[in-house]
Amino acid sequence: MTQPVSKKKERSTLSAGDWEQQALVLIAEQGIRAVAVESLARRMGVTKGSFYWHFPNRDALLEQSLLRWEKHDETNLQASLGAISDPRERLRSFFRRTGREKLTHDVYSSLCTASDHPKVEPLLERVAERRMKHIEAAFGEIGFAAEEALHRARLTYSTYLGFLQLQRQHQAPNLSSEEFEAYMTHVIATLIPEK
Amino acid sequence: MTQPVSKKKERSTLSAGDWEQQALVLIAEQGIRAVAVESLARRMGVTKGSFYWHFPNRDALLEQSLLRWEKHDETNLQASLGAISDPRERLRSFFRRTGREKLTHDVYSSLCTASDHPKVEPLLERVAERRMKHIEAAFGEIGFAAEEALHRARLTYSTYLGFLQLQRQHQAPNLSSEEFEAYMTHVIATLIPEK
DNA sequence: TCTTTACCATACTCTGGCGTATGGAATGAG
DNA sequence: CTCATTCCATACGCCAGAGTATGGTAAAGA
Repeated sequence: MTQPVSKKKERSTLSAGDWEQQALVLIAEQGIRAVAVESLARRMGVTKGSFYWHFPNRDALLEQSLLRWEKHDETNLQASLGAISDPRERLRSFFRRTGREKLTHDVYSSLCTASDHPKVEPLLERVAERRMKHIEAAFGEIGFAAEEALHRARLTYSTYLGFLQLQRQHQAPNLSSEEFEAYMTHVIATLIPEK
Repeated sequence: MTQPVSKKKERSTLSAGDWEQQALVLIAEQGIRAVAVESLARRMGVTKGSFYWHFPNRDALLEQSLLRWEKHDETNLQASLGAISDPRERLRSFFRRTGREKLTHDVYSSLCTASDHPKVEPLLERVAERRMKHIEAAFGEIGFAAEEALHRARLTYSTYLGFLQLQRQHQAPNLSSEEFEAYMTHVIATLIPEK
């Protein structure tokens, strides 16, 4: 009952990955600035001594955490959007995806708040680029010309980013509310032309 | 030639307003976190001693600076949008306005990056609320039903916020470029229905 | 001229957060 | 059993940036 129940948690020893994971949780909850070595250590139930055994410094932790998140987001994008053949449905799926994958989503929202950070800015660029490419491709498949598809992809992604911002300001309807569904329906109808 | 040439600048004495103004410039350039007492003092050509004569602490400066900016933005909105009678033209003007009033605009973009700050968050709420009301009213005048107008206003403003985010990531076309004009035309055509 | 008031300089203190140094405790290899 | 490796605790040093204490100067009244 008090022995190894879950995979490898319980009371064994910490790995670098554990630190990275908890750092991401902290980023999602309070932003990247909240990732302080000592407070994070308290959160893990240990002290700084442990941290500096796994990482040379705070920056290394951030780097690894962000890299971990980026990989996760990439495979995530492939899995949830790459499979859908109908481009219209793929775009709708992109919007709906906002609700699920809460941690990944919250981390991204927090990172947008730190677009000046030297480690974060290039990451945001890569991620946005990747996502927009997908959207642009979908609009291309629908039948829009190259430039039109580019513009429409940027507009679509801007809408998403803006929604995140409003969410941070508590001015966007809750993801699980009826108002959110109504708004989503409107957005999709406006940005994704029928037939 | 070395005497009081401009209104009251030159080499006289500093006022609280001067500090607030410079703080806003710093916010626009490097974000609110860059507003440190000593660095700001260096920028003004004086030392901390001066600052703490005008303000009780750093927070007071931020409060006054943000208040000053909010007032400026409010009158700005009234002046540039309140006068235009045609709702469609008013909306187009809102988008175009992005380019002008550089300082006000940059400050807002920087503040969006600090939506977690206790002083900034309510400010952002008020400003976004005010602006969206204008947009919503315009869509109402065009003829949309109440809920539709609300959704469309939120979508419109989200697009604006998202564009700011992309700008911060250097992924939005420059305001003075041809690509920007083309994109703007596309956005307006998509969000503001003709007739 | 003498003093007050407004404005600023200098030199501190104090706190938070990073990084270091070093000394255990546990665990597996031999 | 011994000992090396792994993981962590404790106790420091250090620096940036906020806030304080106090003294100086210039200009404006009295």
